[in-house]
Amino acid sequence: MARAGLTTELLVQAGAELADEVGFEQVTVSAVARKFGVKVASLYSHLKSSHDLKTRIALLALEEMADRAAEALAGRAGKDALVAFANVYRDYAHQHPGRYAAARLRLDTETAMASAGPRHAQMTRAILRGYDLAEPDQTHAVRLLGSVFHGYVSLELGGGFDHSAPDSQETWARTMDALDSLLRNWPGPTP
Amino acid sequence: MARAGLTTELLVQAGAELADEVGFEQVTVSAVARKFGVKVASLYSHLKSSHDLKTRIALLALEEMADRAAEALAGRAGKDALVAFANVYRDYAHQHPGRYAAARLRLDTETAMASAGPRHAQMTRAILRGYDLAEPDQTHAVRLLGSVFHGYVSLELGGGFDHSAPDSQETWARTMDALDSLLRNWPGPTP
DNA sequence: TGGATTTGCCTAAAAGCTTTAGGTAGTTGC
DNA sequence: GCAACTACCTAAAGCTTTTAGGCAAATCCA
Repeated sequence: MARAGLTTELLVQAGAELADEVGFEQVTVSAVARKFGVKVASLYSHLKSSHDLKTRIALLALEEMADRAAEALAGRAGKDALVAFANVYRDYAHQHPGRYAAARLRLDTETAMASAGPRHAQMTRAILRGYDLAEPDQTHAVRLLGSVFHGYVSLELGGGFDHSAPDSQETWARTMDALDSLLRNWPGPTP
Repeated sequence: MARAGLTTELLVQAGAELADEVGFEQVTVSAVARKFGVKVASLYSHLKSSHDLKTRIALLALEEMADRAAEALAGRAGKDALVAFANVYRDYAHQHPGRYAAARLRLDTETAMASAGPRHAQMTRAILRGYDLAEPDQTHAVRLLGSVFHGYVSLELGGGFDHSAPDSQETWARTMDALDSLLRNWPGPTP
């Protein structure tokens, strides 16, 4: 019997594709094995567990998004950078809903630190260089941006904006305007 | 053999508690049956399926949050209302992480329409009465608020703000300031 | 009150997923 | 060309979901 030539990389890649096709929840070791025409037990030489598979898909998604974000940020500043950066997340989520869901998997501290997560935070900070924010306001702003991007995309993907006017694209554009305006006029703490 | 006195209500309630204890992902029909000391198959007289159970937990969570929000909103306006409303979500998520996760379950259109979801949107609109926003900006603002609340709570619950200063409570307070300021100075569309 | 009906929980069973243990056949290296 | 290694296999146990059919407790009603 010919060998299938499995590697962890290949399995994770297939898992990511499967996630985009049928949803991250439906990604199982069994389904991936089926995709390769191979018995389930065979995958356990390359993966520690089902959770290991999911974690690796999450890490892949975080890397891919960080790479896209880095490219989008090159040569841009201010609102231009803000919008380009935000669009990376939104577009990625639309193109790869399963991977995006994977990226929301809760990672343990160690794994999270070794992931592309810190790169994302770093890039968000880079955007704020176009605005005039000192610490700790900068950190507050980083967190706010992360919240808006993730929250918006998450609600949009969940169909939250589907059945009402105006369309989501319009709100997204105006959300960018609102964030830019907010960052340019960042309020001090209320007394 | 004495009967256990199961009802759909009781099972959903137990499922919700289980979700808060061990995570929404871990809620299974089996686990709920175990909690009642009853055989799994017995639950299928009260629940259509595992998905049915999860959906009902989601609906319960949405109701509970809407009830809390309605109470918080009574007699408040402007920033006061905004902050009280936002705190309802955040507090609920902290007290009932499993239920909160359940509330993020994607519902089909029909179920969503019959859920407390529309009440949430209605209340968010009510808050905006304290600010001067005409349509379609009001809808944009409703969506933005939803995104920030959900996004922030989701990242916070995922541990995203755990390992950096300043603490999350501080950022939350400043996020409320920022939103209030933004709503009072809502920018027009960029040309 | 006692029989008939309903209904609640049961046993049984099939099918799918996860994970471990141990075997066999390709592939690699000397 | 043979030894060693590695990739994939079979087998099996334990868990979950879901359906089908059965017995007994609760309820209804004369």
